Amino acid sequence: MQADLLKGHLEGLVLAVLAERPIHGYAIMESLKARSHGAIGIEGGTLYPLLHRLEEAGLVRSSWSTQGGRRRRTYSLTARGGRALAEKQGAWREFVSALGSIMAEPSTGPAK
Amino acid sequence: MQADLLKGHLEGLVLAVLAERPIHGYAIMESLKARSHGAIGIEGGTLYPLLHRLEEAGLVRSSWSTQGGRRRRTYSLTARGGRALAEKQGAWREFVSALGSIMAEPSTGPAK
DNA sequence: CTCGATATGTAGTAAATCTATCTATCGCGA
DNA sequence: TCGCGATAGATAGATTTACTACATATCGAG
Repeated sequence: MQADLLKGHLEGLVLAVLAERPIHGYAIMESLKARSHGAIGIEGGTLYPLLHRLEEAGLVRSSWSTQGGRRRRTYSLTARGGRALAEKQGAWREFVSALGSIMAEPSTGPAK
Repeated sequence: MQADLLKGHLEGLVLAVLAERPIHGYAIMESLKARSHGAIGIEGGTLYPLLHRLEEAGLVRSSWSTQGGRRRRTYSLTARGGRALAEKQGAWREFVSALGSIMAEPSTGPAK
């Protein structure tokens, strides 16, 4: 998956991953990559600012920990974040429904 | 559908509409709105610059006509545009597949 | 005759992702 | 032992793309 087809969708993806269990940023990237079979390959430069925005918006909460000199920031979903996720999932279904009927067809040319 | 969830997807939608038959810009907006049951409501300020980009890229071709003093610019898909559409449709399927498995679930909370 | 729909267009703004770069630790292989 | 890749987090600036607001012009309805 290239470019910014993700625009506006990434936030929901991150919330969905965090809804399962609290994990740290780097692990979110790996999780998205694994669960999409490599299709979603975001970089730190994309994810970390997004997580900061989510925290500022009160959708996630973070706590620092250190494991062998390596500092980790573990994020978890807040109640607000949970509600936001539910909305995003609803919006996702609408989105797929709206675009699917137009994009899904093989489009074998003019139906003249 | 609000905001820029469409980002990166609108180009494919327009190509898909034009693949059926050549129509003019305003009619493309109406077609997208009708086929999405009102979910896709783009404005002229979004569509016309996009059509110009598509034409510059050689994916569509346009011709002017006049009907009762009203000038219309009718767009049609080029061969390049047809190939681009096929790519976009493939990318769409990948996109839905990749995000669907993550976003589709009702997410009833941590599966602890 | 004015208003809304039709029809096309430009200018400037906003937001989100991208690339590039930086810091720092750890484990592994040469 | 030395360096490199993976892990882990972060910032800065560029780019893309949709948005709003505005401008023009014709036509039909009230």
